[in-house]
Amino acid sequence: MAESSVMSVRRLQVRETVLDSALYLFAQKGYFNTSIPDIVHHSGVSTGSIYHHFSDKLDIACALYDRHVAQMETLISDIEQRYEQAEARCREIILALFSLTEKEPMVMAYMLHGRHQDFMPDVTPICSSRPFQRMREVVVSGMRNGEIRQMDAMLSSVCVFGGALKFIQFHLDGILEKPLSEYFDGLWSTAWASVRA
Amino acid sequence: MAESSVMSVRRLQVRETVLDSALYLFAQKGYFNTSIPDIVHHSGVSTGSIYHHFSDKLDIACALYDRHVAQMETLISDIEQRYEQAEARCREIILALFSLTEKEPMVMAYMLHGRHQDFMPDVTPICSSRPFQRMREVVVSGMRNGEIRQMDAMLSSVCVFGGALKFIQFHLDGILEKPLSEYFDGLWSTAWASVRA
DNA sequence: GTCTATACTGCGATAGAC
DNA sequence: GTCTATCGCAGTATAGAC
Repeated sequence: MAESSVMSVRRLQVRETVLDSALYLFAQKGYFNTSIPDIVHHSGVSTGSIYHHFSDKLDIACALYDRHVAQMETLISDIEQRYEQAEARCREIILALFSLTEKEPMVMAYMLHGRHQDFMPDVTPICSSRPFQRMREVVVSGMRNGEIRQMDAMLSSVCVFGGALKFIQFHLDGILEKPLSEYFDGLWSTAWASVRA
Repeated sequence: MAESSVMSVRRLQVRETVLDSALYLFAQKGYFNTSIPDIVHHSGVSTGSIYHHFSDKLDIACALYDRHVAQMETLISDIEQRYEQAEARCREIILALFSLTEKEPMVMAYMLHGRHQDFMPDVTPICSSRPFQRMREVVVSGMRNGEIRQMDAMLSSVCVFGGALKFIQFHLDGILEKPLSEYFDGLWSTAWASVRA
């Protein structure tokens, strides 16, 4: 029992090591410019071992995607538990995304920039993924309880979160002069003003 | 003279044929999933002929990029000539982009969705490209002449154009229920309200 | 489970006839 | 200028020892 638990911890550690390297390389050079030998070199894990833990290169990309979709969902769930009002929830989600972008830019680069459809056959576009669906649900619930004025659900979601996501993209592209966090106040006040009831 | 002019027309025709096929294939499957044989098959132009007109596969992607950057710049220039006020210019630019998206979705898919940095070594991110710079200049000039209230230039540009670009992305991803044009009125009125002086 | 060595495939690019 | 045939190689995935 103790042994098998140690084994599974090791097993997970190798997987995480490979995923961490894949995240770094995919975010920096893209999926297609990253070869298995690249991952071998960067992670220190051998080809054979990688193929023992993952069925193929695509499987690595999928596991990585799932890992960070889950990470973003957790982030949103935590905020939904801590805050009741849609206004606070939206604001804190944006702050959390900004913070994630500055602390782990590669996560956001892989999740937002990568065209997953090009290599993951049956993945939905990122904006249809669970975390983004839930962000829209937060906005819709704000419309139901009267915090946000009645309007098309897509439009209100874009008004609330679209600007923040664009700034994250700008930051990842390196075209912002100031750090991301300095844009928050102006961004949030105009975003919220455009939708509040 | 007549002959050389015919020749150069033919020369251009072959180039355009190849570029049209490349646009179709790159937009649909991405640059890396499109092989030279794919382009040969789709365009009906032979491998040898393609390599006679283009130095390599990357050169095709660059020519395609330049062609449509120029197309978008022309579109903006025309609008700047026809309209004086920043409000009208911004509105017409969005309408033109919507119209282009519905009439030539592959152009917008290639220009907005493709991660050109992954294969074009020294290209700037699309949002730093000339057409997008000029869109921001239109907004800045609106701030100077008092149509748009004073605020960070990046923020005002995102407020004006960010929502429209997000909706274009949604449309290309196929997650909108209604045709793109039906979102314009609601989108434009909230976008302009958020920046007008 | 992890390693090295290698088999196999498909692509980008070229050669050379016409 | 256009074509067919083919070279060379990079990269995925496997085989098989340890």
